[in-house]
Amino acid sequence: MQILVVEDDNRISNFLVKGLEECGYLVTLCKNAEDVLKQYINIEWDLIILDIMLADMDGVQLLQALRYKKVYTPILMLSALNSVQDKISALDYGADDYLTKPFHFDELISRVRALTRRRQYEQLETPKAELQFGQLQINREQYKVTLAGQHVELSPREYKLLIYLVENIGKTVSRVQILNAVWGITFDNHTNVVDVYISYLRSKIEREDMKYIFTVKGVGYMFKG
Amino acid sequence: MQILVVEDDNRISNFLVKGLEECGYLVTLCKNAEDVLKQYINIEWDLIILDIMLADMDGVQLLQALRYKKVYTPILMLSALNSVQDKISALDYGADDYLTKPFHFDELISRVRALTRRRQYEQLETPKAELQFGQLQINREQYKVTLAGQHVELSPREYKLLIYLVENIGKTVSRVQILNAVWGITFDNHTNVVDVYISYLRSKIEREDMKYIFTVKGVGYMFKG
DNA sequence: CTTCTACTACAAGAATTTGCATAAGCTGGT
DNA sequence: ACCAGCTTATGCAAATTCTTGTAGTAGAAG
Repeated sequence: MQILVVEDDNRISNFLVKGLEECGYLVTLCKNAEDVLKQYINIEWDLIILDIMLADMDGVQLLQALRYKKVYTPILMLSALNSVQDKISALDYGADDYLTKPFHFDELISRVRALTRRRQYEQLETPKAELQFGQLQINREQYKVTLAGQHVELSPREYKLLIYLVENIGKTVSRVQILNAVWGITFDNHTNVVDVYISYLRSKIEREDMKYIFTVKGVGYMFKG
Repeated sequence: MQILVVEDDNRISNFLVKGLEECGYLVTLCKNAEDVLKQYINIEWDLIILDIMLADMDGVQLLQALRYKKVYTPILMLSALNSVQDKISALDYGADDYLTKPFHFDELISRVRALTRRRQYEQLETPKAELQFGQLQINREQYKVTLAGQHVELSPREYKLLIYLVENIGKTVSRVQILNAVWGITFDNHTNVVDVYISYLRSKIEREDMKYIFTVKGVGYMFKG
C-alpha cells in the first residue's frame, strides 16, 4: 500500500512518515507541489495526503490540478486552520476527506484505512471485466451474462441492478440505496420497482439449487458469490 | 447509533428515515424547529440531520440556537440550493458537514459514517462490523447473528433491539429509553412490547449457561458481554 | 419464614406489514 | 401502431408486530 505525503513542514512530515511506516505503509515524501505534478503524478498511489498550506502552491490548487489531470487517487487534505472556506473548497474540488491539525494519529490512521479500503475494493472490481460466481458469468466489457454457458438476456435495468448488487457483494444494500444507485436520484419511496426487478433477475439468473440474491428482511438484499 | 432528522417535507423525510433505518441507524423524525428546541434537545443524539429550509424557522437559525445551547452533536445540513453563501453560513455557525439536494443516498451514508465515526473515536468505541461476545457473533454488515456457529434468525425489530443493547453494553437501559430508541416512541403509552421482545431475544440468543441480557428490576435491562 | 405487592416473563392470538408473483398500464423509439 | 422495457397496481401467503391476559418471581415488610 503506497502513500504519497505532500508536506513541507518537517516536523509534521516526520511525524506522518514515521507513523505511517510503523503501520506498514510504504510512504514517499514530497516537499513541494511542483514535484508532485512533475514527477509523482505518473505513479499509481493508493492514497495521497496533501497539506493545504504549501510554500509554492496552494494545496487546493494542487488538488484541482490533480483532478484536472484525471488523477482519481483518494486524496486526504490536511489543514492547520479549521477554516470553513478551506474545508468547502477542498471537498468541492474533489478531496475525499479532510482532517484538521492538530489531530490524533489514530484518527488519521482510521481515515487512511477507510480511504484505502475503498480503493482496494475498486481495484478488485474494475480491472476485471470477466466475473464469475459459480455458474454465473458476467462480462462487463460485452455486457453479457451467461448462466451455465447459456446466454441470459437482461434488460438494461436488470443488468444495472445486477452490477450494483455484484459491486456490493457480501454487503446488504437497502432498497433506498438500490433505488438511488440503479434508478437515479429520487425521493419516491412508494414504489416497489426494486422488488419487481429483483424478482425478474432471480427468475433469470437463479435456479432451484443456485441462489445468488438473498433477502435481508426489513432491510434489503445481498448478493453472495 | 441514534440520528435525529429535522425535515418538514414528507417525501424527503420518508426517504431519509426509511433509508437510514435500512442502514441500521435508529432514526427519530421531527417536523419542525420548535419541537427540536423544546423536546429533542435533551436527548443525546449521535448525529442531527437538519434541513436548511423549514417552515417555522430557518435551518441556520436553528443550528445557531443549538450551538448557543451548547449542543455539540455533529450536525449535517441539507439544502435544496447549491448556494455557496448558505454553505458558508451553515459551516460558519457550526455545521459539521453540508449536502445539497438532490444527493445520492450512498453519499449521504458515507458522510453520516464519517461524522459518526469521529464521534465513536471520542467515545473510544470499536468501529468494528464484526462483534463477538462469547459464543454470540454479530455481523453488522450482513445483518447476521450466529450463536455457537449456528445462524440465528432475528426479525428486524429483534435485531434492532439487540443492536441497541449491545451499543449500550454494560449500561442499564430503561424501557422508556429502549422504546424511544428502538420503537421511536417518545411517550409512555403503557405497552409491554419491550418485555415481550426481550423475551423473544432471550429465547433466540441465550442458552441455559449463556446469558447476555440481564434484568435490572424496576429499571430496565442490561447487556453483558 | 411467610405474605404481599409490584414487577417481570411469556403464551396465544389478533392485527398489520412485508415480500413476492402476476397482471395490467404506460412510455419512448422505430 | 407496435414492441420491448419500465412502472404501477393488486392479491395473497407468510412473517412480523403488538395487545391482552395470566402465571411467575424477587424482594420488602411484617
